[in-house]
Amino acid sequence: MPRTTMEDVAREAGVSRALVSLAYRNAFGVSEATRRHILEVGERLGYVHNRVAAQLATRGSSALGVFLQDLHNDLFAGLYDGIREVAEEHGRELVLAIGSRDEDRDAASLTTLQGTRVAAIVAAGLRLPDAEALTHSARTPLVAVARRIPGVDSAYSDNLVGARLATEHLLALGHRDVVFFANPPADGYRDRGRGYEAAMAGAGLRPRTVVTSYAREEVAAEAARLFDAVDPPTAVFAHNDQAALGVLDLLHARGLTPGADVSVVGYDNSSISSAPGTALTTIDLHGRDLGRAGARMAIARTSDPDAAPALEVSDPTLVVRRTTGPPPR
Amino acid sequence: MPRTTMEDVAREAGVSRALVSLAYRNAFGVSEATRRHILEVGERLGYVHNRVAAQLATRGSSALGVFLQDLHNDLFAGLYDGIREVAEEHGRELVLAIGSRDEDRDAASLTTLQGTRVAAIVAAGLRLPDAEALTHSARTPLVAVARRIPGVDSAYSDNLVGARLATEHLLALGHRDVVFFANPPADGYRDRGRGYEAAMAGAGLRPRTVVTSYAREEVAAEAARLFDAVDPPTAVFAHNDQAALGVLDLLHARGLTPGADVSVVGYDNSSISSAPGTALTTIDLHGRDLGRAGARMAIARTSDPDAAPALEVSDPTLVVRRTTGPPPR
DNA sequence: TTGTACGCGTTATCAC
DNA sequence: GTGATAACGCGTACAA
Repeated sequence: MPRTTMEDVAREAGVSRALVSLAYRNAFGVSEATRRHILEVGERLGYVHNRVAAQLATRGSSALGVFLQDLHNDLFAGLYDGIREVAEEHGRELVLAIGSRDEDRDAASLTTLQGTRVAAIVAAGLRLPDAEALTHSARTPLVAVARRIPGVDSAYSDNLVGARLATEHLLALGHRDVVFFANPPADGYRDRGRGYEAAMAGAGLRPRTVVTSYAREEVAAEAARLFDAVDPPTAVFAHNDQAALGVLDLLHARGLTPGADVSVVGYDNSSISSAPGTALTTIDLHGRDLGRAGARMAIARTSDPDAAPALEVSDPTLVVRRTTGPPPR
Repeated sequence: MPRTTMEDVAREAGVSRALVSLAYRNAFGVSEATRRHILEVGERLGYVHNRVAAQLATRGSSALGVFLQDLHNDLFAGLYDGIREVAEEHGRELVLAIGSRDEDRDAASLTTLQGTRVAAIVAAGLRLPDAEALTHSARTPLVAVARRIPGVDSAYSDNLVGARLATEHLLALGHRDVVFFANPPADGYRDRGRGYEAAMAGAGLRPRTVVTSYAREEVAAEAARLFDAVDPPTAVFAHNDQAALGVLDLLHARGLTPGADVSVVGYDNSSISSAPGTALTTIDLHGRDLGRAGARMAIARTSDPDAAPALEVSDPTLVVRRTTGPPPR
């Protein structure tokens, strides 16, 4: 049984297909009575406006593609909120793609979005190398959110500043041995490490970096190795809250109290970090605002494809909770 | 500057459009050399396969639509993981729609998905009334995940069992005054309240229900009213972890210790609940498995549209952590 | 491998 | 101003 088509509605309503089309889009040139009649017939026949055909006819849509790295990370929910708000304000539809564990598939996600002929793509947390991202942006306008990609519109938070804020907070408390739990090295995500190193160097201290993954369990395992070694640090700065949680897991398993025995700082100010029992000191990068900025840039780009790449940088802020305190003596 | 089309690639490669089409779909009937040549030309011209046109030509795709109620709730990330796994195993694309604050828009999300002519929709956490959901399922096959909708394929966890488990856990610890923080009343989400009431009645106790929202802050405000009243309870069972977190927020603000002064049980076993400092006792409904089941049902439905509505029920399990303990004496 | 008739709306161009 | 006609967008499928 074939689907109900616009032709069916037109025939049943005794009008032309063109008129049905206009009626369904609230366009001018249809008398109110006819419009109501057409929609009523459509409803009765169970017709659903076919966006696929519509898009083909209009050669691409005004919709925005959205890429989100990871649904398990609350940060991306905040970014999405911001993107959606702006999209709604401008009457833009959203088409989503979610990243996978393995980052190779980020490229496939972008290609899929491009295949749906969205007007532009807002990508939050893309792990693709700069060069590849640039290639993609040549086909469909791309806006990098929460990351800076040279030559591509970017709305990001200054990670150098944030990492510095976190590290200096620990140093001000009196810590001397602060270890940084870094994300896997990738284009666009090195500034947190740099900010940390700069802050440590500024205090005349030797930086110590442990490279981990994004998975809480693996971070905990890495932390176990660190704290079972001969020279455990008194403080840890983790590249994001998820990782910080892995560190907290380990501390708890060892019977160590965060904020007293060991200080921990995260990054992102995701909702976990504000749970009263966790009370993780962290860096807030104001995800919703970043999302809004990214969406705005994407929309601007669709009306001016040839403008120079735009940049919007914001400064993150330190949120002090209870996982940081002076080192034990 | 018009986009590169398949025709352009065909002309440049010196072959027919049909052959280009075959080459891009890895179909049979194209010599390896030709295929490579075609793809190479396409790459050079910056051609991206147009899924919109492709879908129209094939009258709808085999893609699955996915509706997720709320990205801020970790549960839906787990459900999505399960859905994606199965979709990948079957080579199905996924098209996403995310719910809004106001539930009226759930219907709009479904209509949008139907407009993209997906083969079926897997809806996790739909807040639509049963009747409306049924109407939608008549147009495009619908699978309800984490909720039972009569007459619609449903993969759900037995909330009666879960709520009973939670309440009886508290009763076994010796609590007599257990308050239930209920979600706003809606079709498909009443069983947790029923399970709670059944367990209370079974122990000869009077149930007390407070209706709240899904927002952590509002729950905290509601909890404040409850604990500032003359007869605060010794235990709270919240309809989900987010709400439980709101209760924990309030307890912390009042200087009360969860598990000692007041016991709290959540629902969902989302990742917040397992943070070491939070250690929320909760009910695990095994989201990933539910997602897998839902996706499987959706795929089965596409090959047998007229089979009777399928049902898959699973039993949730209690996860005891540290927010529950005997009542203070 | 190719020619070509679809699929299903949209958008001029016209007629009343 | 209302409504109809027909060409068009871009792949896919099937016969040749």
